[in-house]
Amino acid sequence: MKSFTLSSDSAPKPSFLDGLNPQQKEAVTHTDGPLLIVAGAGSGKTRVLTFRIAYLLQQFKAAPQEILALTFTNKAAREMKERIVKLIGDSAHQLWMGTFHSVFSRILRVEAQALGFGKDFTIYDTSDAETLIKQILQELNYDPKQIKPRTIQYKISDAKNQLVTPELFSKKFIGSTLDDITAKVYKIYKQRLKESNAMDFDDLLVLPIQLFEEDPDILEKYQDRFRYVLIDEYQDTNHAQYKVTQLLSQKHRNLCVVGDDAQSIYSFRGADISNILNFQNDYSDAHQVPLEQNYRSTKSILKCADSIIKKNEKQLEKTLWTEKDYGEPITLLENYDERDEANRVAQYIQKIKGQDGINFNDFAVLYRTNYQSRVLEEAFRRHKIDYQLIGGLSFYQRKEIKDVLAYLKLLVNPYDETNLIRIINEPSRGIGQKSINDIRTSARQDGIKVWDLLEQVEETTIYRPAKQRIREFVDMMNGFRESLQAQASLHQLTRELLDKSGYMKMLLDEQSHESLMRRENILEFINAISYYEKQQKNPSLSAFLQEISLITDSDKFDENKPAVTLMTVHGSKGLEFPVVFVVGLEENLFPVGAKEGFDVDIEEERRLFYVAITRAQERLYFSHCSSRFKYGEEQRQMRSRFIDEVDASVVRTETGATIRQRSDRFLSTNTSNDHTRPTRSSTKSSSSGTIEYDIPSAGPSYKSYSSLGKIDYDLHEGNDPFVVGAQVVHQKFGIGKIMSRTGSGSQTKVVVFFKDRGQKKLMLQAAPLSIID
DNA sequence: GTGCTCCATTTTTTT
DNA sequence: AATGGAGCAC
Repeated sequence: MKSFTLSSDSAPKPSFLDGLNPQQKEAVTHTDGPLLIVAGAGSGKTRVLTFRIAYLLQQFKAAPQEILALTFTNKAAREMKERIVKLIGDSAHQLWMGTFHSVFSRILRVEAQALGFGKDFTIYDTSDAETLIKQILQELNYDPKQIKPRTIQYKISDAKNQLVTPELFSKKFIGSTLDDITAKVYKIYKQRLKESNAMDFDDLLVLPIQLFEEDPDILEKYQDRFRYVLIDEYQDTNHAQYKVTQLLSQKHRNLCVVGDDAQSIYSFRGADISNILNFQNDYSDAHQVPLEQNYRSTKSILKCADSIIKKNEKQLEKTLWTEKDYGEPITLLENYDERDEANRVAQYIQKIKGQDGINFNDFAVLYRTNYQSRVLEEAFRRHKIDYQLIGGLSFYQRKEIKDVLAYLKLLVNPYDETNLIRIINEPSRGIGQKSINDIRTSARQDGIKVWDLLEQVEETTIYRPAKQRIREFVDMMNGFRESLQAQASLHQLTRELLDKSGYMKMLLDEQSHESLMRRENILEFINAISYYEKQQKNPSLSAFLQEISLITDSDKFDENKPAVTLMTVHGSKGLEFPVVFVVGLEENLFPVGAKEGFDVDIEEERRLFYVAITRAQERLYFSHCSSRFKYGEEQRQMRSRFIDEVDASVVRTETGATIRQRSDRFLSTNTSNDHTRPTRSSTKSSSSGTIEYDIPSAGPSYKSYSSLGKIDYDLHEGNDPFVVGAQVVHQKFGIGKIMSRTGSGSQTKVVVFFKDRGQKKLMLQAAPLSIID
């Protein structure tokens, strides 16, 4: 229906567009046809999107429910919607806004039947999917040590995002054993998901495409429903996302994409930068609007960002500029280790907070990997700094929550085998691994679902004592399923379920700090259900479960909470803070080091660094350590090459000195140095009682502790050829490359990446290694 | 079938 | 440092 109203009091005034610069105005008012907005960092992109949608509504181009806006997080969608509500009125609540995954899961709920799924399908997160793949590999008798489920999972996910079906996969990729295995697993995996009435994250994108291609009527229905399609963060869409939006918009051709190729940082999950680079090839009549004025950062910060991104080869032409002043220079913090680093950051936060009169929520600390947050948290607690941690192990991934969820998912969908197996013996009720395996094999042989076999367990040859337990379990679940259908209160039902299943008792009996935490988490989860029930007009367990499957970490970021934000650089996309610390700027951390099956895409790492820099409004700090605990062991760290790449004119050390950079860092033997040696802030020694750098080394010139990160080179000068980067051959493992080196003298260990065997850690003294020239 | 201890492996990044 | 799996004793 096209009828909708604008509430007169909040309708846009004539001055609606006045606050926009000419480029922004153009992006807002160019309503029809394909449009590419190349929005540099901090160029007011969200504002443009918001106004653009408001403008479409105001100009009666479309009703709210005819506009589809795909954002990167649910939070972004929510906020944008609220802003539009303020401009246009309550009708804006009808807009279709959300992440790709949440919007299409909503559509799939309606159309599931056409695809042979039930409406109450379960969404498998990455760990559910991994469990299933592990299970399949086991059934196929592969050793999980040799064939890592994770590897297969990545390959399948890649295939899905490229819209490669199992059939196509087995035709296309033959020869390599890994591909052969993937082909087999992929085929079974897909069947299993369907039998379990479950979809993984990729399916939420791929299945709509399948649906639209198989059924032109359904496609047309959605083409007509979504007369205007907008996509934010277009540089991070993958092929499936590209395809599905292309299908949706090809009738009305009102596709507006916004993005910045310089900020493309998700290629590891299939994001394809060429989507944005080729937009104008795909749509020859596409209009392009660049947003180049930056409203966020000082000139120093912008200059720094620009100098970094210029090191990359391919990018769309654009130059960001700002009217702001240079502001403060960027400060480089040089630390001994990560504890030192965390303390220094904490001290700076307190100092700046007092000096500038700003709040904790004006600060963010950004890092490359989640595990770096731990030391920061400790330091912040010591310094009485409130913080909010975004990311890492999220609430919904905790074991106890996943368990409760498994029970609930099983109520909604009895065929969800992965979750059934997860909790059939949790708490233990005498149904052990043997019985479970028997049940699965037997069900597979009879060609029936596991749940259906359990329903008639008496007729099977399952281990006798287990039968009784299974019967009780099945009856219990069926009982709850009935109350669910009878519209029982959800949170109450959950409580009873946890009670009757013995799950709560199990935690109560445990009497540990751990189990107390788990119980608290579960109570918090029940509160979340209550809240959902209250707030929803017609709440359903199934909808609730689907919704929380798609909650993202950044959705819980609260900019008004008076706390310092700790998050990964990935998580910080789209956000801004007056003061930003980028920590852990070290080789093999940021940029990350190579791993088996994964080459480092250095350009992407550089874009990631670019994203980190451009989060900052006023002050920016870079930080690195010369030593860091990794794998529970102290490791030497080399300063990140990125510090050598930035425009040095805007960076100062803590003492205000200009920073020294090496342009020929990988050749240099120069040991001159104008740094002072960082001091240890604590002398906690390892259990062996040794501190590496204090031990006289066998190699020459070790003690000439020169500029940070140079140690590795000095160490390996002279007659020791086993330097980082050297090609080596091992008697058993074959050809490899030295990735890192720790310890000294007879304790020297090297991590070698072998072409055929992956990464191994070896004692240099003992390993049969020799150098290849 | 359960539960404990020892060990190996992990640490990109996320919907 | 922390988790999960394998192997072993009960």
